[in-house]
Amino acid sequence: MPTDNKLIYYIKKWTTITKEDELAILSSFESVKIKRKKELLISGQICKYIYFITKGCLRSFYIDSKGTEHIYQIRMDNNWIADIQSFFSQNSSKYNIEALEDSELLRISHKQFEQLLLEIPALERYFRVLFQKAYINALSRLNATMWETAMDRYNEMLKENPEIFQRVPLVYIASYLGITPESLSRIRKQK
Amino acid sequence: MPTDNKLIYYIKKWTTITKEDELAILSSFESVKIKRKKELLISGQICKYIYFITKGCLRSFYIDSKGTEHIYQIRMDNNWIADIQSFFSQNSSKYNIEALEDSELLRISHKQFEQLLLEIPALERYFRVLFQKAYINALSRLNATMWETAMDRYNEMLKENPEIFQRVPLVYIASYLGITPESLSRIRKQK
DNA sequence: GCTTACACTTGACCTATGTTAAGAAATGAA
DNA sequence: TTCATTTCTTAACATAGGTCAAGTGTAAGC
Repeated sequence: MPTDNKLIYYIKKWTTITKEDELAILSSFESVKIKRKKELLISGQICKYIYFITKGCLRSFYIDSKGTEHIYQIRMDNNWIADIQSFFSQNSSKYNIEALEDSELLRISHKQFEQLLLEIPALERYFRVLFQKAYINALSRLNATMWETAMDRYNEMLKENPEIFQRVPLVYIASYLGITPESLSRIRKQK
Repeated sequence: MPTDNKLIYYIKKWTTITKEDELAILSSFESVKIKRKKELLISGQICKYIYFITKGCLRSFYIDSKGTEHIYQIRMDNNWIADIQSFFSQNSSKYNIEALEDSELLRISHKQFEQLLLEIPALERYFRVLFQKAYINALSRLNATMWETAMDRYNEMLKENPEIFQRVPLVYIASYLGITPESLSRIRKQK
C-alpha cells in the first residue's frame, strides 16, 4: 500500500467509493510537510484546513490566562487533526497545532471539503462514522478524567497507547492526562 | 409545528430531504412513553434503540465498583439519547438510562437505523453533523473538567443551560459536573 | 565534542474537592 | 394534613494532586 493511498485505504474501511471517487478525493487534497516544532495553526487564526497525518506526530493545545499550555490532542500516523470547531464554523481558533516530529500531511480546505462531501455522498458516511467514534472516545476520556485517578488513567494509556511513550515527551503526556509533569513523575516512581 | 414532526424539523435544519423521505423516516420510528424513574436501558443489556426525546428529561449513568452512580448525560426535549457505543456495536452496555420526568420518545432499532441510512443518504449528513457537534461539545466539557475549577464549570452551566436547574435535582447536576453533591452545595453557598 | 536548552525528578508545602455523618428542608403519596 | 422519602446543606476531617523551587539528566544544534 503506497503512502499516497493511505487515506483511501482508511476511507474504504467504512464506506464504498468508486475508482472515480478515489481520484476526485486525492485531487482535492494537497500534500504538505512540516518540520518538528513548527506550527500548523496558531491561536487567533481560522483553521483553514483539516489534515490527515500520513506520517509523524502533532499536538494541539491552548494557552490559558496564566500562560500555561493545555494539550487536548496528540495525534500520530493515519489520524486526522484540526480544530474542527474553527474549521467548520470558519471562526478564529483558540488552539495551536504544532508538530512534535517532522511530519507529512494531506490537507483540504473548508470550501473544498464541503464541496467534496456534496460530490461524494459516500464520504458523509465515512465522516459520520469518524465523528461517531471520536465522540465515543471523547466521552470515555471525560469519564476517566472525572471519576478515575490519574494513576489509573496513566496505566490505561500505557496499555492502550504504548507507542506514544516512545515518541512524545512526558510533559505533553501529563498535560493530555490532565495532570502536571510533577504528578506524572510521582506516579511513574510509585510503580 | 405539530409534535410528530419535531424530528423532521431538526433533520431539515442540516440536510435536505424529500416529502417521501420524511414519510419513510417517520414510519421507521416508533413512538414510546416512559414514566418518571423508569428505565429505558439497564446496564448489561444491549442498547437496541436510539431515542429522540420529543418531550421530557432523561439521564444516563453508570455504577462504579463501589456502587456510586456517575452521570454522563442529561438530555431534554429535542435531543437524542442512547448508549451509542452499545447501539452501534450491539454489545452489552455498561450504562443505564432513566427518565427524570414522564417522557415521550421516538425510537428506532439498530437494524432499521442502518437500513434507513442506506435508503436515505441525506441522513448520513444529518448524523455526521450531529456527531460532529456532539464531539466538539464533549471535548469542551473535557477541557473544562481537566483545567477549570468546579465553580467555573457550575457558573458556565448556569449560564448556558439554566433550564436544567429548574428540572433536574442538584445531586444529578453535581455528578454531571464531576463533583459530589456536598461540593456543589458549598459552591452554591459561596455565591 | 561543547554548549545550551529542554526534559525529567524530587521535596516541602498548599488547596480544592472528597468522605463521613448528621440533620434540615422540600416534595409527593395516602 | 400528615408521614415517608427524597433532596439539600453543613461541619470536621482526609487526601490527591497542584505549586514552587531546586537540581539532575539528556539531546539538538553549532
